Amino acid sequence: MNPPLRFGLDRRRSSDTPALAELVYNQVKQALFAFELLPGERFSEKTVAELTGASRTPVREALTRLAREGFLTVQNRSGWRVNDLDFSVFDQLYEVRTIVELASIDRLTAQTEPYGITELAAIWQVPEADRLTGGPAVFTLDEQFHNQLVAATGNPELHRIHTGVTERIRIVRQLDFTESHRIEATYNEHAAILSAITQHRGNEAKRLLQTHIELSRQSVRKISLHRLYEARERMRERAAPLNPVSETAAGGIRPNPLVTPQENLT
Amino acid sequence: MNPPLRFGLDRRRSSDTPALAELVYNQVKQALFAFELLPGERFSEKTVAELTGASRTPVREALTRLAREGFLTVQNRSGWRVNDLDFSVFDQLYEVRTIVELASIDRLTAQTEPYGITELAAIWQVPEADRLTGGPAVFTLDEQFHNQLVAATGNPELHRIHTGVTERIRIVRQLDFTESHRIEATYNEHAAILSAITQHRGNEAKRLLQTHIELSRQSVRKISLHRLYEARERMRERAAPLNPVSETAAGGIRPNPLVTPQENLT
DNA sequence: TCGCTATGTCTTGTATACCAGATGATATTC
DNA sequence: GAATATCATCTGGTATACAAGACATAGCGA
Repeated sequence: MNPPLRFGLDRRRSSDTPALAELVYNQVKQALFAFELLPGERFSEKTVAELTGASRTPVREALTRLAREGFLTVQNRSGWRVNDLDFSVFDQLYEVRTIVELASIDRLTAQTEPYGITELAAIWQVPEADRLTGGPAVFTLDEQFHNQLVAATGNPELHRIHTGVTERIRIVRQLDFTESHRIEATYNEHAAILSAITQHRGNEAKRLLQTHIELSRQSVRKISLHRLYEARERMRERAAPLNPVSETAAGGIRPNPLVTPQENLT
Repeated sequence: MNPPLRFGLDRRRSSDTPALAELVYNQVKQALFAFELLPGERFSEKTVAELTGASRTPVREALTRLAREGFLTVQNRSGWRVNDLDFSVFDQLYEVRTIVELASIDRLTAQTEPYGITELAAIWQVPEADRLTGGPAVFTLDEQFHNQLVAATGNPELHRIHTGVTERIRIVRQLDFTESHRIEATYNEHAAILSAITQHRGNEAKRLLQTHIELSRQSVRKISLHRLYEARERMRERAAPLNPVSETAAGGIRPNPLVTPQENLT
């Protein structure tokens, strides 16, 4: 009889649990990454409140935060909307990421023994047989790898900014680890970068890292567009028989496009 | 009979005015920059609500945002606190700033005619007689100068990050423009940087910019500590006659230090 | 005088009430 | 039948009510 709970909170009301707003924040963010909330989708605070069991106050705090981080937009008095996937923004974020990580390499190679690098080597410089193959697992390791490069600079503010960028691009970047040859490439490139770092060949490390990020960016873009195209086709097929006239006069433009229009689909 | 209004809002309830939370946010932030809210000071949401005339809801939203930006801290159920001035954090932010602006120079000098650079030249490359001398005015121009360097890259996300850093360091950076020789130095160094950029001498521009930021950082640190020492002395003098026994047993440590302890005061 | 306890007050965190603007369906007019 | 006016409904923005933890202090006992 209740509405279908896509995510429920089920929270014990014992004392010092983390703030409810924080739980809702994480719930909604996970839903975004899992595409349970689709780009372009509109929803209300009331909906999220009912789905999570919280009241509008903490929900609102969570949504406001997600909006400030670029995931959502609040429309005057007419609801919230999941932001479109905008590849021009992702390109900007990949550039920021490159800038930060290259600067980190500069600082790492100046240190005699950069913090945490040996641990990274133990993960990435392994025989092929010992490599992980699961996409989500490698994706997590990949984020940790790049995260550690920045953390090792010992500059928490730089790290904080990098973390923010990582979260922004996660929604598309995770798709890069659904193809096995991309996982292989990640292993190879990470291993090479670590070699260059431990041997204090800073310029080579930077060159390798820049190429690594750029290749990943291009791959992610390609895969994302492919997946979104598929998803759109599925939606079209499903929607068509039920709603044959729902195509607007604008020639098949969906009311909620999954991606913002792109000129060149490199 | 009312409490003294340090800042009042006086808001017309006409339609599409900006959100009340945003107004409160700006009010409080200005109060922080003006040292009307001192580092270490504690206050409650109720106080701010009464001072601004808003209710707790938008106040809370504003304070939460300021906390996320690093200005405030909320203590469990016992009020808000203005964060201490932590020079180790400022050093980190100055380093982030340097990284971002150097990367911007790289991108600027690759362009044939970087956007907005001629406008900057018209401001900074002027005869000494035409230079502004007012501290606040030059401070504003200084922020605009560095801001424009990043904006000209055409990367809004990079720009957004730089803006955030600028706001974080503003509270101490503004003090750099209270000394005339620092204003002179700013004019000279900005002019030189612009020359190097327009002549596409990227490496020289970067070297000049890095030195410029580093000198500013050191100066700001020196001036800030000096000012805070003065302020603390004033507080001590004023507090002493009224509250002679308020010094705790810890040997004169103030309960709310204006700065976190620093080992080396370079 | 010192230490401890109980209690009352103040604080945030959360839930709810209220309001005005936005929206979309429906009635109306030409 | 098409364009337009109307109105009921839904939305976020704001104010307020309520709950429970934190903290200071007064009181009490020794």
